[in-house]
Amino acid sequence: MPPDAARRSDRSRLAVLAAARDLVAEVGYPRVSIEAIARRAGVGKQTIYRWWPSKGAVALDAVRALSEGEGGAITLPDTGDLEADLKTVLRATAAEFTDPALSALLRALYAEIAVDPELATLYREKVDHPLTEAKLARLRSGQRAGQLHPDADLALCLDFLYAPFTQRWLHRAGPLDEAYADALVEATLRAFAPAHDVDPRPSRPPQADR
Amino acid sequence: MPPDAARRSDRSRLAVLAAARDLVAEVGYPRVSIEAIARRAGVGKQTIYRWWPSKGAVALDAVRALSEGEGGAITLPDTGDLEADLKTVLRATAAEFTDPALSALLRALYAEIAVDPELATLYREKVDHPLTEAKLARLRSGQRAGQLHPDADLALCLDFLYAPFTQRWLHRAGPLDEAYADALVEATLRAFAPAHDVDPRPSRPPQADR
DNA sequence: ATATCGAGACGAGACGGTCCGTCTTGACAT
DNA sequence: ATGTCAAGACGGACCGTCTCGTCTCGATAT
Repeated sequence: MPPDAARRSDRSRLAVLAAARDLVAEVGYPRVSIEAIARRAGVGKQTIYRWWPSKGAVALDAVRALSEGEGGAITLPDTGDLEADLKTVLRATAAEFTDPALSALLRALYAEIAVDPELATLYREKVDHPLTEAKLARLRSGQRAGQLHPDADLALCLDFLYAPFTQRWLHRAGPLDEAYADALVEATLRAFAPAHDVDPRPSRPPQADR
Repeated sequence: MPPDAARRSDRSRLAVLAAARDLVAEVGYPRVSIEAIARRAGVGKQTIYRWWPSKGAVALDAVRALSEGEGGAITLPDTGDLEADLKTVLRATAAEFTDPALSALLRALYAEIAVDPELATLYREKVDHPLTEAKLARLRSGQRAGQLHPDADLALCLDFLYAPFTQRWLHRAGPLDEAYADALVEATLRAFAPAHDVDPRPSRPPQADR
């Protein structure tokens, strides 16, 4: 007996997501209780338990609400220069990861996902998959333009672009600056370059090794 | 007034880590309470609170206890064939990520790390850094053998090898099989290959040159 | 050498608080 | 009439702190 979604109060829904967003930013996700969200939102506890299965699910929706001003389908910039476009997008991602409200929520979401398989599935379907499709589209466009090898594994290419970036941010292993973004894009394109695009190594990042 | 480490009961320490390991495997990390760990370990609650600042810190030590049969310094295989060695190591990592007890603990640890900066620092120092050093050493050896570009950014190279692997596992985005491990190694080596080791696509084992 | 003693970690668990997830109530909307 | 809503009561679990009495030490006194 699922609740009747048609009669759902949008007012309460938004109040819950906003309260969750603010509380997570203020006291940190682990110290946010569902009771506190309800209090802050001016909402009955049951209203939260009726519509969300877990605190993590609320976090997921709060993330979606924050990063979804776009409304319709997501489209990445396509100026014809794949390398430049990817650097632009990666820098934008860095900015999102740096935004306090969004980043606190995203950290919480990744934490719950690591430990909650059902939430992970929800995340993949509702957040990751649409984004991945948009990114893949841009890579395919670059591939058609001869900027990637015709046989390149584009999914793997995406992993190379985003996984190191996300991990560095999650582990706080280093700054998400333009140097790192650029190095990531350049090395990835090197790995998936078309056959005879032989241009030797450009510069090496400053602190390479000791 | 930190407690006197010299008088610490090793018996209790090990019992706590074992109890944590077992409980996490049995009921899942979020449902493991410190009280339950103490009960299972036959240990006073205070003994846990005395030596660990949080449940996540216990998880970190439990992971260390599990993956630290090695004792001394970590060394990666070095047969002279970098590509083969990296595939070997990545497959071993996949096996660790598949082991039920270790993987449940590791998921918990990554979840806490995402949200707890202090624990993240501890993780980087005690777990990640030593491992990274060992991996870097192997890459340097390959670099000296001419299997990597002399100016290659080895830290970035490591990110390429491991971050996509870890993320795929964390997000349950796909199987951690040999095909993925091999593709990861091949594409990474392509990105950091020495200058004129042309012959792009279908990767071929590097010929030992010297 | 042996006995005494104090410090501190130990197992056990009491304690007040918080939060969990469920359930009940009465108001309100459709 | 039905179902969501805000509000909050409810028993139970767990939190983190604390107080017990026991035990193992090393230092000192005999």
